[in-house]
Amino acid sequence: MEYNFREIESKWISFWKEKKSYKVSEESTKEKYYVLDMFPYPSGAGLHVGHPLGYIASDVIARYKKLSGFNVLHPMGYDSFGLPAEQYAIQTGQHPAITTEENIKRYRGQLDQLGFCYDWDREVRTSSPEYYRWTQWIFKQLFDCYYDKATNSAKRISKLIQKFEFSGNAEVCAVSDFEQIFSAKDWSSYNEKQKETILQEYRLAYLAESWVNWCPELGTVLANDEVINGKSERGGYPVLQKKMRQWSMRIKAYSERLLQGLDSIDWTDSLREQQKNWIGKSVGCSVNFSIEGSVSKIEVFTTRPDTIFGVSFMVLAPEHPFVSEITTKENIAAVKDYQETASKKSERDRQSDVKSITGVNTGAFAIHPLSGEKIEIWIADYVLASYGTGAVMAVPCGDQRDYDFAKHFNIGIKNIFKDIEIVECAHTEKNGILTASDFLDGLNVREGIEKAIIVLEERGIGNAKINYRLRDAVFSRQRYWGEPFPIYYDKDIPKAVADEHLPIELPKVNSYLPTKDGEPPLARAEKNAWNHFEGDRMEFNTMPGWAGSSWYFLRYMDPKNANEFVSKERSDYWGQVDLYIGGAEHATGHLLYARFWTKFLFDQGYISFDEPFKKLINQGMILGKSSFVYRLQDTNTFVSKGKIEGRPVQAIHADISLVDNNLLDIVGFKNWRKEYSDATFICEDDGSYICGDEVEKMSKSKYNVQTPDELIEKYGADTLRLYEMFLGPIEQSKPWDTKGISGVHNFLRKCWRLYCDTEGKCILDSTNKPHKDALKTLHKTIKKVKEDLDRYSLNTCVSTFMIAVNEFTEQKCKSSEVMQQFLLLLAPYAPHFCEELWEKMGYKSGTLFTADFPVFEPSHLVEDSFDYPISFNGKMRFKAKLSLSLSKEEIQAEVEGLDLTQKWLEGKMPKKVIVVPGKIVNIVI
RNA sequence: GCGGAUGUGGUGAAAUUGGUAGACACGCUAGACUUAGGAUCUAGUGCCGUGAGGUGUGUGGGUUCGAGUCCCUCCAUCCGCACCA
Repeated sequence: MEYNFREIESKWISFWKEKKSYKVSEESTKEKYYVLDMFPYPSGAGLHVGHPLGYIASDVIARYKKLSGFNVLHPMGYDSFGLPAEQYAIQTGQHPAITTEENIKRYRGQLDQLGFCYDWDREVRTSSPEYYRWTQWIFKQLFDCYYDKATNSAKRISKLIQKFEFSGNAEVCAVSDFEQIFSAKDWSSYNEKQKETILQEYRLAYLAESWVNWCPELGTVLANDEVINGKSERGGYPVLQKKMRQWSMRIKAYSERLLQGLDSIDWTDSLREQQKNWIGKSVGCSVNFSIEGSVSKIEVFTTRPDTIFGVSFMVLAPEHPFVSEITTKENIAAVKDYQETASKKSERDRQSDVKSITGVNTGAFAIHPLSGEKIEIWIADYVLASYGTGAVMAVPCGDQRDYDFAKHFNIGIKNIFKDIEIVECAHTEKNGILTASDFLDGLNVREGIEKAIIVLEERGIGNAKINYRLRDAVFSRQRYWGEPFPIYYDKDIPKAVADEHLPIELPKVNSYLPTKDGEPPLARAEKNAWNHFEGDRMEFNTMPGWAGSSWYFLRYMDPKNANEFVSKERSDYWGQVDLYIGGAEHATGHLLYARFWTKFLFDQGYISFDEPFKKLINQGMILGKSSFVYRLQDTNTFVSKGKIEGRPVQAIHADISLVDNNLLDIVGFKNWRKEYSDATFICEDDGSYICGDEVEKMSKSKYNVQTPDELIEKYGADTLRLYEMFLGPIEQSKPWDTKGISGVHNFLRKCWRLYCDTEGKCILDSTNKPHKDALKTLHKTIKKVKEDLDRYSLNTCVSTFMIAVNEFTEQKCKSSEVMQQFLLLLAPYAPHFCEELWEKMGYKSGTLFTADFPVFEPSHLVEDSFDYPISFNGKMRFKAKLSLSLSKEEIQAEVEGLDLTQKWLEGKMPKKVIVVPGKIVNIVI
């Protein structure tokens, strides 16, 4: 019997399911290991071949760790709240829960086929009330906490209230944008609403009027990481800036810790850099400029306080609150006009138009805090309201934008750099000596910055300050299919629902669209449609997609716990995720938010670690190869690639199932779509139609999606698993190409033949001692496979298996001792295949993964001679087999005595002979 | 503009600490076997050259007995950020 993968795979899949072979328990004396995949959003399209890449890799590692004696947690679930199900609901009226359930079934079916060792009893779904009950509960904790700067951790809001009651907020050291000072007496005089308004300025989850990314097409706000180049990440719709009252997360409070934490985790440089960039720390100093004829002061942030004497004007963002106050009568019209134009521009427009220099003079003057000079105050949209203080001190001699602005509007440029020309452009490098700068004269940049900050602080004009680019994350969405907030409003005061009423379940609504007044869909729910209703109304917004995914890795540890989101005992046992595998697209979204929530839960003592993912691997994307047919413009005639010859054609994606090796199945193509049924073709001379091809992202609309299903049908899951790993390094993106899959499939068949005869009977022999060559091959393989698995080089393991099978075949190895060990090496990659052979070898069914991973025994690899490469001037010329027991001198003597050596010396004397025993001999002529 | 990554045969790729470049596969060429298959087996396959040999890891340089690997220069591609003060 040949290797019958269909029978074998379905047999073992049901075996594992029935016996719950992959159930994981905390009651174990083994060391724990936690391998996690980024859980998928169950889309209607199902899995394509790119999805399993990471899942296969994590499954290989999970199984390897199991064999190596670890208690392995390897769970899977679904990030099941999301837009597509909701949009489908809007179109069809079908509840998104139904769509989601159907999609999950499909995903589960596909995942099951691949033979993963997930403990499905631990499955989580972010959209199930049992799960989002705890998402709501964590939200409540965030709502009930503020960030204490003194202890650098989150503290209960009740502590803050105590402080307010005792001594007001002057002494309070908390992260907040609230700048007014009140006393204990003031506090007690405030009514409930006033108090809550102040508290909102401190809570880690808070309501605020803020500038948000509003996407009219999607009818919702988006977080910064959900906006790519001014367009929505999903759908690519335009995004505008709008001021709205929204829930936000005070993630800014954690900026420094999110930055510092990056040093303690094993992530790629590129990912860490991306997060560093996103957090965007810059060290500098804030400086206050007074305004002529006003008590207000404009605060600016600068990283270059040393250049303060080079300031020749100031620029405010058009949205800066002082603008209307300070603008002089003559300038009001122009300023208003400019503000209006700026507000209409979307962020995208502002970005794409970097080159043109625009701005308007307000007519007001600031006073230079050190020199006392009068400085013009301008507004311009190159200054962003949302970064720093929304105002800059312009130093044209040291900053290119300021320089261009000054040139354009004829504002004076003051040079403060000694012996440096600034006729053509600004001096932006951080070097040079300061001049015309009073007490800073003669200092270099570093000294200048230091001295400037000291003096500014002494004179009460400024302070050393650190600025972060990271902004608080908008946390509400005007959508239906997300977690409802555990919040109700009582006379417009937001209040948290008591724990015993959680979860607040999604109420039934008659439509999933916003209301006529633009309220979110939840506003449609009748009072009694809510499972809990309190106050005047419930919160109508829902939480964003990243809410549920910010803590799901904790729930896997204790998925059925009805009393806690995770018990301390369980989270202490499993701890950090040891290995997390997923795509790089989450760099500034999910991965940052999950770190934030983890740090918060750590602060509150619910868990004992403050970084969730110890080691992270980004699997590369598997790209698809698309095929194109070329339609003559405005006709229904298609031209073969070789016959285009400069004719005007339109490239159209053709379904890749209709194309084999760029050859189009013309009949199939005509039947594919109605509009092509009467198409005509201009073919190559041999009558064939040749398509063009291009490597692109796999997508339904490009008709280039390869599903794993057909490959599993053709070759089996074990082949697919091996092949996806064999393709190349896990982190690398690569085009999908099925050409090579037969090689891997043949490998399994060849391997099968080592164990079984054509009847399917085991042909191995346990009576004779294994031959030393077989042992050598085995231990070489053990060593290499273990080393490669330990460094996640999963592709090279497959090569190693192939080499081993080739060698065993050549040796006609029949030793059951050797082949049993080899089976254990291969098992993480091809579990069904190996379980079957394990059983055939006579071991108890399904016990393969309870065995121990083979141990490398160096004695089998000991050699007494080595085939030395003999090189001349570094070029390898020939080889010579020499005993490894020889000393350097003896080797040199042996080599020099060889005929071939004399030949290559061409009669010359060697200048030098380098001998590295066991490695190489190099003769320098 | 800033930051990160990557450049090796016709293709996917190996080469972990500087020590035989191209393992392992795909593809291709030739052959064997055969009631013909997407099967198996044998040999070959970086490039140039009939050959000895020469040459070769994006470019140019350097360090070294020896460089794909280390250092400098430039180029290309991909990804992220970007009027960030």
